[in-house]
Amino acid sequence: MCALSNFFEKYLNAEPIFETKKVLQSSYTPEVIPHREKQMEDVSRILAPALRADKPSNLFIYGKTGTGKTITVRYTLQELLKIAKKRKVPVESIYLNCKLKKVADTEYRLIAQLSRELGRDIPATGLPTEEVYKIFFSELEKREGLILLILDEIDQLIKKVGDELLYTLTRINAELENSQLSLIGISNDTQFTTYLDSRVKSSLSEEELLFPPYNALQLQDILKERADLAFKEGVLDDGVIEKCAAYAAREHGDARRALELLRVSGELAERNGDGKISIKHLDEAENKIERDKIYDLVETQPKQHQVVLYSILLVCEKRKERIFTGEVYEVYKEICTKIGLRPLTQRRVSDIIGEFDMLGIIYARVISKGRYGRTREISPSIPETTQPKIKKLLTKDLGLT
DNA sequence: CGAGATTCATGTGAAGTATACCTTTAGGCTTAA
DNA sequence: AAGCCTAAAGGTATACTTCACATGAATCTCGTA
Repeated sequence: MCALSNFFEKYLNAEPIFETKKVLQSSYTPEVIPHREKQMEDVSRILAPALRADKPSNLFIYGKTGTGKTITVRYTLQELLKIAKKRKVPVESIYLNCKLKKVADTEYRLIAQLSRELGRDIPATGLPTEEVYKIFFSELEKREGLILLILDEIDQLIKKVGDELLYTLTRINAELENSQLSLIGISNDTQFTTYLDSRVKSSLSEEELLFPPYNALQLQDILKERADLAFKEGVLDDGVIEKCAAYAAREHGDARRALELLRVSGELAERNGDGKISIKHLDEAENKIERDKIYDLVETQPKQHQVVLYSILLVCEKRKERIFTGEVYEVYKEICTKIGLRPLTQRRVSDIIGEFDMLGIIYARVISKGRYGRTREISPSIPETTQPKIKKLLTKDLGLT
């Protein structure tokens, strides 16, 4: 028997760990959402007028990542739509995550995407934004009912394009005759509304809800709830859930992270044919998640950005100390010529470095070195251990020797 | 010695350019009457 | 004459470049104690 079929045999013989894995995936909407009863009640109270074909107040929701904002809204909405359908009340909803690059990170792209959700084909470029607004508008009008527009991670978008966009959206209602639009904004940044123009602020947050972080005990409940469904019986070692919850609680009570941790631990245990999930797997999973996230991010970056990042890593390795834009740019130019890429200007590279900072791959801060000018002080915020691997990945991706 | 002035290296904003793509329109060709 | 296709014209969004000015503390300068 060859090694490969041996492997498959072994895989099949190993005890499967998962019962239904999708329960742990982030797209899953559970039947019960523990410790969010209050918030669900609030959301439904605010949205309830929709069932009488009245326009609910605009709603603004804050809370750190993984505090159940998205899921609560989605669940409540799902229920509301069910009833609306039964009673034949014309209510529709559009959900859009504004963080997705190339989908909703400019005004044009946002409106275009929304129109697409309503079933119109909009080209990626070429149309006047005004025109796209008109299309969106006419689609809305065609609905002759209520539309609930959920904009997730709205802070990301507004930071980029400014708050006029929101003003326009809130004012659309005044123009609509047959339909009505309610906005539900979801933001991870609790400070977000302070950036907003007061007019926008008052019309967007007619109602506000704050989602507090989960504490360790609550996280445990959530994890147990899902683990029961997801795993076969008895595959979880004692203390795994507790440890998992503790990990996540340390990081501002991020439930999404906790669930991911549990899922990946399971996958690791299964792959190793261990048959049981132990604390050892948890640690492994934590590393793996972090790594995968960065890998993904780096891999999907445009070539120019990759070169910039590579240069940063290179310079950083050579000089352990503080590194500056100038040095990075020099190295960047060198690499560009080496791989036959036309280098971007320093102006642009400066912006790219800023983008990386936003993404959290690096840490960059503008400092003044007095007589010696003014620059950004850059350091990677990738764990030491994964840095070489990222470098290798980039080397390969860029076709460097 | 200390208050201003100077200086450096790059941040940053505004305006311009290249590219890729869109719609409209006018002309040219085909077709059918 | 009507219908259909094509290519040019005129327009837009986005990523990038160019230009010009802004920054801010270390360092320099120079008047004064």
